Amino acid sequence: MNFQDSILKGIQDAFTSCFQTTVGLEQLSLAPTKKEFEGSYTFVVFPFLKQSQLSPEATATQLGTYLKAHLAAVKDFNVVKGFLNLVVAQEEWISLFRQVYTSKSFGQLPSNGEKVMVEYSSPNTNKPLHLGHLRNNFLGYSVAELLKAAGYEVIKANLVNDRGIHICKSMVAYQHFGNGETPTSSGLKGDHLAGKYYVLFDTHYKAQQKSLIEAGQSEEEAKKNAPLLLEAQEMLRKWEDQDSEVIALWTQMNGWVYAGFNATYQRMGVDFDVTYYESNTYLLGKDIVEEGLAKGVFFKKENGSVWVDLTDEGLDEKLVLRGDGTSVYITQDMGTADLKYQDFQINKSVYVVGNEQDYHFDVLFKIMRKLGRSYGPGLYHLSYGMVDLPTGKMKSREGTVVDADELMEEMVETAAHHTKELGKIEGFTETQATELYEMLGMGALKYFLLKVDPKKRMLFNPQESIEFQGNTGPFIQYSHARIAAILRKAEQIGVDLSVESFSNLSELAETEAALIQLLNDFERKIKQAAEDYSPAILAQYLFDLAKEYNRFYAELPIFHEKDLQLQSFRVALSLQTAKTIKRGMSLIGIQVPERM
RNA sequence: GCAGACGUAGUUCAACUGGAUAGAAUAUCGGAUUUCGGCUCCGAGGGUUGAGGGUUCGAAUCCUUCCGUCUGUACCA
Repeated sequence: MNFQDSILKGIQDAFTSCFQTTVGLEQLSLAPTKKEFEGSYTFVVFPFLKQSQLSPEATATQLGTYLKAHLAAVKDFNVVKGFLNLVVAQEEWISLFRQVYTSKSFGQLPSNGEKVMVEYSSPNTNKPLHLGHLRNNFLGYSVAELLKAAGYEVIKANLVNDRGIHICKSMVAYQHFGNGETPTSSGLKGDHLAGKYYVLFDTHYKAQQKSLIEAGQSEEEAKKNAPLLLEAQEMLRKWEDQDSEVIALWTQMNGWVYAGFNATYQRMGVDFDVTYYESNTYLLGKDIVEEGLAKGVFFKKENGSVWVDLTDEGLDEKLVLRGDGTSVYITQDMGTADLKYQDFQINKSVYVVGNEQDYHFDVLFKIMRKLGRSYGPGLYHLSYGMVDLPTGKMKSREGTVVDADELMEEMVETAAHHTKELGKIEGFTETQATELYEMLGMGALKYFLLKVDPKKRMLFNPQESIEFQGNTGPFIQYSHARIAAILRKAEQIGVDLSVESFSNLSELAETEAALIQLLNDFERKIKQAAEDYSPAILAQYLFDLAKEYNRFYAELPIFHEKDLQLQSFRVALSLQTAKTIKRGMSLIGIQVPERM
């Protein structure tokens, strides 16, 4: 049982003893005490006045008296209105630290026997990744790592959107304007090359529309009749008929794009256990339509199209199969959901997809539940907000997107520039230096995107994101490097780091106790972050931890401390902090350096 | 039109899911190093939580009416 739970158990006993009532443990919770009051944990008694039949003050006082008398951990208490502040005994902090310090599995919760799939990234193969994808990928990767740490078995999945009219657009443009260009001949990364032709398609398509309008067509007609669009549609038909020429071009261009994506993924530091391709899955789901019709979940309209009625759930009627028998987006998604289950027998499935698709997933999940899928209740849409720029919205057509590759390169360059200026890495080989810049630049970027609650829309300010001070990745990385320096020195002069070396310790400075309280909180935060699918919770925690450590560092001497027991303890505390930072940062996909 | 999300110091974000005097960071101003890494630490100012009403011991959080921003509402994906 962890520390907070044992206090809560004590409170439960106190209720029984003082007021002859039982309250469920799940109703009880502790909050960290605010700085301006004495104590470490606070219990709010207001909700329990009915049970006690007393004033808030009297209730809190009775509970506090009981706890002080019966719990070794509670040394003292004070009552402010309905707030019961508990002061934890110093020995308790120390023994708590011993537990944390000697735990082999700290930062990894025991298996809970559940299997979850996290689908993220899901790119289109017609253009390179941009800033929005970065948020998606970092989020997905981190949520997967958090779930692992919380005891889940996790499968990371990528569903590549590699077919459809938008892919054909790049292909058509390439046929017309490509002149046989390849990534090698152009020096462009494959995904950027495909993206170039996607843009070219759009420009020429617009020009064609314009001339059609001038020739007397309405805007709507022009959009439908532009020759380039007709060609793209024709190409899609040929693709579905397995036309060898079209398939060959598709294979070639996709190959370039995958090579490009792989390079980007590698730099982002994300990976996948399984990759699904829509070119393989786009026909799935039709059998589910049959099943739904048989079960009476779906119904057929006169023209043969199949629908689901979700009006009783507060939504509309929704199409699941076209009149001509072809699939729509959701048909495929139903099929893919089943496929994932067949492949892995998952009981939870997380979709990391932007919030513009809230409605789509609402519909999809309701359908799968109506169909009685065992995994239905475990479906979850991790809906994240868009990333805005100070200049406004990103629009790919207007060229205001921030390209992922360029942004990463810029971040790393800035990190390099910054680090060279500080001149603290003499003795680094070229390779080491490059690795460090990569770590810092990517750390800054990831932290900037992950520190915000995923559900919220956020603003990306390029200048601020490259800052290295304040609530930033490099600030935390620096704290780690600083501790690493201490540990190197400790090893050099042979400081004893065993738990026994500080076994007679009895007094702590305030900042030491605060640091222990934070360290002890690590696993609770992992659990909370995993349950909420929010790396931001862990990011905030790590920032607080780094800050608290820096305060400790500024206030107390380590190697100048004459009491060897205290010295050992402080180095041990540093070591544990470094481990926690390293492990925590890895859960949000960020590496930490030994020197910087 | 309908549905949903959001609106918090100058700015970017928090607020443990209804708890104390709404906290951090940044920017601004002022301080700290005979030291183990100054990318550090300490302090100050900065708020009618978009506006009004309601619910209760207690509201940024729940309900309601406005105002504003965004997204969705395709036999597109």
